[in-house]
Amino acid sequence: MPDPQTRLKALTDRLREQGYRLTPQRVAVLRILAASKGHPSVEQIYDQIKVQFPTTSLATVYKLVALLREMGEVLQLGFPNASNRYDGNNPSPHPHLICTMCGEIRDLDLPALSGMIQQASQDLDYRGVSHRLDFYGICSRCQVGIPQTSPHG
Amino acid sequence: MPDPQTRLKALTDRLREQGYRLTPQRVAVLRILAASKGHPSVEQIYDQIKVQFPTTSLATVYKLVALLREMGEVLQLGFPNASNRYDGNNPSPHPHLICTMCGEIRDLDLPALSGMIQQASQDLDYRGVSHRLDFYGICSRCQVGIPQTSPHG
DNA sequence: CTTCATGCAAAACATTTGCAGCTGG
DNA sequence: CCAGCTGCAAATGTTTTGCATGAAG
Repeated sequence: MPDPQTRLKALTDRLREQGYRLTPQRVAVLRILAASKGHPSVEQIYDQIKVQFPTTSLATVYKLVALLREMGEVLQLGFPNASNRYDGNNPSPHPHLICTMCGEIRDLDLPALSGMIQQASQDLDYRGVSHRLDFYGICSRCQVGIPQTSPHG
Repeated sequence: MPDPQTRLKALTDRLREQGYRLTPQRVAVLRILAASKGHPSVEQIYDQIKVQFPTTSLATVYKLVALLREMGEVLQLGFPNASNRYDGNNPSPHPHLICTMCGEIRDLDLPALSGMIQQASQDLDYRGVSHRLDFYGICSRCQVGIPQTSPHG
């Protein structure tokens, strides 16, 4: 995981290079994406931004994360009955560990497994192969009954 | 993949055992789930059923697949910007290969990979660990430009 | 200045729910 | 019979879109 300042600079530079404008709202979103170790939803980003820029709208945040995803700068994790979550630090597919009680999403480092998945991707006769691997379960905090902050169906 | 007749009997027996009623609509849904090699959506099941039972409603199909999922008899594959897809033949998690052009979903048999995923699941300090592994790409038919039947964002 | 971004509200879409009436066992 | 199922319509929740206003470069 890169240093938040470095990552923020990379993101702003990338937008400028491509001719996109750097509004205060956009910088605020980028700052949150670069700094967050977790995988925030648009709603969570929006809630953080409202502190500094109370008039910011949800649609603006949605539009920026969609743009960043098209540019390959964020990884979007979509879920059927919950909000999308975004990884602004590592846009390439990697395994995640998801708590079905509190909704926390952690990165998992499983080099052997990742290598095997890369191999399988190459062996397929499909073009432009990507993948997604999620583990689901109840995290240790939720097992002992510590109150949850963000429940997740 | 079991014989469709055998699977249909297993499903009807299971519902009866648990005290659920076997209406004509339900049998029609079960028949489609047991016979389909693919992974139909509720909408696709509904379209097939309307031929025999034109008054059947979408809600009824939704309610039955939800029940079957709770009973552990079907595997639900949810997608953020598309309909859920259902596997009525193999309810345990297994890798899938999804064409991003035509939306076809195929089962993948990767024993070594599955074994490694089982091991990883056990090593986690999470409880009740499950997983999901999807590969995405463009299938060989779509690569040569054969017209698609069910596009899928 | 000119183009692009913002923000509001409405639309889009899959899925769920409430409820009156029907029907399987 | 009557608990549980059906089907309609309305509600839900997230994401997208249209458009007039505003600001970046």
